[in-house]
Amino acid sequence: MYNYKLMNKFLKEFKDRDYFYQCTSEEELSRLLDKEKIRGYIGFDCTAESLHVGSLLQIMCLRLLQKHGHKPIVLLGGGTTRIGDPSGKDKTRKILTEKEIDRNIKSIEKILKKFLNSNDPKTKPIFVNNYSWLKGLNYITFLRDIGKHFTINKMLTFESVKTRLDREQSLSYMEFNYMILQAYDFLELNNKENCFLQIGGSDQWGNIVNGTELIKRYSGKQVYGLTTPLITLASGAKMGKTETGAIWLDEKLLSSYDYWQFWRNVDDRDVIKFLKMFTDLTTEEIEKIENKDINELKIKLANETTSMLNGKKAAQNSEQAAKEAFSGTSLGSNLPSIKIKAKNMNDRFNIIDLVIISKLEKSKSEIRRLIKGNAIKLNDKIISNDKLIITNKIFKNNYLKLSIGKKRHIKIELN
RNA sequence: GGAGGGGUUCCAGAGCGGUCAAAUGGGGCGGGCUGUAAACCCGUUGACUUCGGUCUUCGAAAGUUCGAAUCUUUCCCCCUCCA
Repeated sequence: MYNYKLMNKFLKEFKDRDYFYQCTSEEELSRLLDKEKIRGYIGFDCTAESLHVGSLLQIMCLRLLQKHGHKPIVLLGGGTTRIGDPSGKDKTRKILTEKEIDRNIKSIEKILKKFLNSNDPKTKPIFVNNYSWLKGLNYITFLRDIGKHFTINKMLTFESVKTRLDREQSLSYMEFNYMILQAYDFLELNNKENCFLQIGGSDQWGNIVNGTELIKRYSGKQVYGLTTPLITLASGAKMGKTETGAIWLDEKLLSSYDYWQFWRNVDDRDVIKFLKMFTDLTTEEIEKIENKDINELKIKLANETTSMLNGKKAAQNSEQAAKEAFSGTSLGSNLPSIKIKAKNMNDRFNIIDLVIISKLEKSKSEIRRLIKGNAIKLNDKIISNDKLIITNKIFKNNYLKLSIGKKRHIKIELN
């Protein structure tokens, strides 16, 4: 093994932050990165309408490339999403319409732009959509030029294929081709954009290696693959989705207050790990504060992650809102809010209707249950009557704080 | 191709003619303790309700019955073993 201390700075930080899982040829890659600034890519699937924290680690990798002067390429899988990656899937995915995919691409691109720096032309990210080259492929030519480099024997040994076959779950020929297309993407990016590195989650290892091998056979060039580990939470759950819903990186789908809360509420055991992975704090800085009060650290984590996504102001507002909401003394002027019109309130408009409007709960039975369990508060007063009529007298200066349990609060504005 | 086993509420998994909105565990939600953590304890967990009830659910459809998640028929889908 070569000396860790002499390792390329990018790779070293990649490891220090625990982004590292596997690399096709670590030592060589390290030397290459020392020698020149390269272009590296990560592909994003466009199945979902937006990105959630499950993709955050990949995004951080792109940022790290930039930090070290390399240029990130974001590949939006407009073409491959039309096929569906069988990796980690038991069943064939639902195929999306072109319209849906295009819409997803736009919203995903928007989010990535928030995280990446576009000011320096040297490291400004390149966005590409693989549909642009996949759509026009000629089948015969493709089979002759690319297909000949793949053996079925080997493709059958891939985990994604094997599990499907072992379980006798059907794997369509279309999906079977996914790995070839992803390998081809890398080749295309290597040719057109001079891309020498692909980064991805550990589940992408097989696909990535296919790409590096294809390039080697096809053009004799040495390119590299790098994977990140699958993050599991201290609780054993996967990162990204909670029972309540995905932690979206999109204010339209999840308010910055809720995003802040997500980080504020992480398990104690995950805090340091997340500071390393998802903030710009250096490892030295983290070591220095490691022994600080755990709640201070969580607030720090929430502030760093939220300002990275939605800006410093949003982070400050969220922290302020949280303070107010949890101290329970004031209204919480920075809380997420909804407006209702006074004229929409009639003499039968009751507490249940109000909660429904707030969208905090959608089942009336559930709301009744919550009221029985003393979980619902208006301006911090427990509501015990599920027929309570809401009049504008309850509002203070046209504002009202509605709380469910300790953690869910919303401000209701009368106008 | 042959022989079996099975599809139950978010998940796992009991029920096998009425007392079943369906045991139990997990998860979720709420309460308690605390630190907006973990662990632990308690409650709750189909929808609607004038809180009396009403409506929808046990792979799909049809049937038997006063009454079906439970019985019959057909269909769909899974799994195991043998060839």
